[in-house]
Amino acid sequence: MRRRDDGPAVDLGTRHYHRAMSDAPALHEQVLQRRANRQRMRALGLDPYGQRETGLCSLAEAKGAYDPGADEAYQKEGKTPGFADRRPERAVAGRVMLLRDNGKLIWMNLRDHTGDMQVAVSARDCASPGFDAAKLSDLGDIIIARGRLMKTKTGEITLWAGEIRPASKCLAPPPAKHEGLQDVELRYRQRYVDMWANPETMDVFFLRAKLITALRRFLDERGFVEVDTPVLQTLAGGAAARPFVTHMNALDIDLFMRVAPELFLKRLLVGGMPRVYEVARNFRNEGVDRSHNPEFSMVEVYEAFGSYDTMRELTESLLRSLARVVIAHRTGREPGAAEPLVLEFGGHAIDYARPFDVVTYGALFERALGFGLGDDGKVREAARARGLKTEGVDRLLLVQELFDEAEASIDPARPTFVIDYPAPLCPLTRSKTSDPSVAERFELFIAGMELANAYTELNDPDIQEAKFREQLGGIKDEEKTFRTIDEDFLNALRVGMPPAGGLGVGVDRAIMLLTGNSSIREVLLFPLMRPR
RNA sequence: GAGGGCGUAGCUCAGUCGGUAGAGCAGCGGACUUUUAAUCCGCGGGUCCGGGGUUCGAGUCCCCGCGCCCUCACCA
Repeated sequence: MRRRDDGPAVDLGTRHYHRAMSDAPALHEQVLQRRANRQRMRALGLDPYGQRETGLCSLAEAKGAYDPGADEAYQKEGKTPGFADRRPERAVAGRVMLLRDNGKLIWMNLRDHTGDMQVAVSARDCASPGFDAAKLSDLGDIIIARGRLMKTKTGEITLWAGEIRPASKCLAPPPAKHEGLQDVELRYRQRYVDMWANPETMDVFFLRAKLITALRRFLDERGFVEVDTPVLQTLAGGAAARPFVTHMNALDIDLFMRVAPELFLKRLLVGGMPRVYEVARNFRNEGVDRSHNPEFSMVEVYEAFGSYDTMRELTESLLRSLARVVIAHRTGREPGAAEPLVLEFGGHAIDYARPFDVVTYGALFERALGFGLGDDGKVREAARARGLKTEGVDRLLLVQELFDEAEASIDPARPTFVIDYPAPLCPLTRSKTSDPSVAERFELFIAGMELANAYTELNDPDIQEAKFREQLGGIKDEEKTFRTIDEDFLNALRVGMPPAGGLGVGVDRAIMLLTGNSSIREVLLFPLMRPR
């Protein structure tokens, strides 16, 4: 039988180490040392991996429990016979971040998800074998400390340990204690190290969780029902994106992972749900960059008898309420009703309290390009000047190309709704009754990012079918494998879908904006990394 | 997909003109019961991302590859 300490090489945390493990029998000296310390703990009867504990409190709670009066009384009369020590006692657990061994008095700084706290372990006051456990602790170990709260002579709240127990050995040498883990690649690949070594990483994900909770609460309060629709689909519809394909053995069929929940959510309106939403993980088999990950989250919202106008109000209110959550998280207090809600992103101070800008597609185009999108001659001239092919190309397709410049002209610091797209560019959107050339659609741009997209949904099955077929006509052969008409969806429309507003918001992008991170990887716990 | 940058000790980083591979922290041995990035004395630690080339000699120059980051194009 193999001794536990000769066990298989676990991944101990660095690329160099990982590589060394695979072809060298000898472990790195620092790891060997940690294993040796673990063995010494066992020899003393300590379990380096701990046990269930009850009654632990967080480091922040422990610090908050400090009682100056009780501490002062102890300083004055602690040595008097019969003195009753009333300094609060707490038990905490955390990772050892700093270790100062003064011989018979050991200082350590523990860290948990609420912060750091100093613990003192004195040979005189700590029950055996706690002092030895402290002696054998390495940076990165998780330990449990129980003791009374006091202040050192320099005024730092400290837990004076009466008891120390190991809770988990850290066999991997931890990152530098002050710099933290700086290597971006390692931070993403080993998020479990990044999170405790860099508290700001932990903060982003706690804030992300709060924002998603707030998003749900916002929609719930407005009467939207959260639903779950299939991720594995026999047809990948709802967005013009390349899907991931997989295979189901039992039925011997190919399945697609969803690129959007849209077509299922609309079926629910047909079924009679008045307001639905889904926080949907979507999968798109496309490129990766700082705002795209192959799997990403979107919230899609549908409101029977709504329109793109109701969706616009909803979007603006939603972002405003999320901005409040961020500010409350940062400042520890709710911002007042009239207060600006300024969050910084990419060097821009964006005020979410101020009403968002609204501009029509046509007006924005004209403002940026200097002529109207209906001016066929000028559109073609401008397109040619930019090296685009123009012969036989529909004017509006050229307009769409030129519109990039219009988008770029939007003030990045001002959240801006671009509304009323040319109808031919949005075949699946309902046109204005008063002007069939205009589609009731908006996109929201903030800091140059497209954050939301909404429509007054098309609910005439014959028009929908005609547009589906028209769209399908112009696609490349390779796309035909996954772009087929969802006949059942058309059937649902024939059953009758109420007029509705529909909205999609990129959740990860919203989190980026609201938390001030310019890379989607910073707001995804485990972004996709190429395997090494 | 195109262009640019980066990859050196466990971590954070230096490394000049091509000439014996460095620092701080971490680690090891020792001292120390109020430290605060503890301090003091002593010691060990390298596949310079991988492969090839040029050269008497390559961490450094050239080529190929891998990974990550940035910019641009496309998808949200």
